[in-house]
Amino acid sequence: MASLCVGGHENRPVVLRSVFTIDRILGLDGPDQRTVFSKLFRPWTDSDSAQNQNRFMSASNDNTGEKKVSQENQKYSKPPSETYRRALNWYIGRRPRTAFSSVQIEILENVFQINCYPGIDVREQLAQRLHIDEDRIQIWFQNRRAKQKRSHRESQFLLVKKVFTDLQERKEQ
Amino acid sequence: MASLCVGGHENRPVVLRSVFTIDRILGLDGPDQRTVFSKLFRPWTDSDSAQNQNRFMSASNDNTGEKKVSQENQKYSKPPSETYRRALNWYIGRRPRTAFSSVQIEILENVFQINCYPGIDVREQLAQRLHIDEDRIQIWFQNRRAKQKRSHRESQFLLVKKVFTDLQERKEQ
DNA sequence: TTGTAATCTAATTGG
DNA sequence: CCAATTAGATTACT
Repeated sequence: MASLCVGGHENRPVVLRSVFTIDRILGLDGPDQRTVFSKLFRPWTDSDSAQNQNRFMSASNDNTGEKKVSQENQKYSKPPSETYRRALNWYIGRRPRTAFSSVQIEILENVFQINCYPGIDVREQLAQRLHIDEDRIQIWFQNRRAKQKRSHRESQFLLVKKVFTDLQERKEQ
Repeated sequence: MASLCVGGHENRPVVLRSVFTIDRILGLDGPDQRTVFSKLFRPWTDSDSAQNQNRFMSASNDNTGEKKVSQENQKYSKPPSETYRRALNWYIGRRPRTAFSSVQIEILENVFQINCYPGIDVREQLAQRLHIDEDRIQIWFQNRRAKQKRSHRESQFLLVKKVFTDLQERKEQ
């Protein structure tokens, strides 16, 4: 048992570098320790404050002492401090996933068809109507736009690919 | 072209305000004719692969509604019928399950011990080394982290339970 | 049946 | 706001 991810809280893990084939895990020994961060605002962690009436599940948002993960080993492409922040985030907690009802989704979708960049006023109205925080609605639209964009990109790709293969087939004949 | 977002780029869709109120949309019961074909990117379904039984789908791959509903229903009612599930699965198309070799798994596990959040570079290297798509590697780590979390949660639960029963036993004596 | 690869999407973070 | 990513929940395959 026990969280294999815990590399070691204090200092860099005493890794047996020669053992792991992947070329010592890519020279990840950037010990770049970073310091602590400002406190994050997470009202849903302390006290209840659950104004998410439609959160049927969220079986357990435990965050109970989720460990600090292998922080020093990240060697991320860009942000050095990200892992620490993430580790910290696990302690502090993450907003429990909201589960929208199908009715709510339907309405959101309908609005999305008409305007996928609803202003604050529309969002506020929706929030009131659907009993969802305006925050969540904004996030929903954000994610929805991302989804749409993704789909569009992918269909474009398929189209190009199809044209290409069609051409190739014609050649073979 | 293609963009379904009406009134998008201006921050304020001024003109539409009066026409498309939320009430209006709520009562929107028309044919709805939504044109968001959810083009999921499934390159393994087209092409002349052996398992292209899912060739006919083309239209209405819109699972966004269906899926959500079924998820909700499961909380309160019996799971959808087997036939329904099968039918759904038939045309949804899903990447064939990848089977990793034991060697691949071993290496992945080793890396996971050291860093369970490998950045893009590490993943890319792994992909190259193990001859697996980087995508699959990312998914693997995702699932691996979920597994770890799950097991941690379970052990915590058992611990609490044990303490509880111990207390109870002591009382009974 | 179990374990886990795959999927979908809400939430987070940084830019 | 977007882009990339993670977590959480679930589906489905071996």
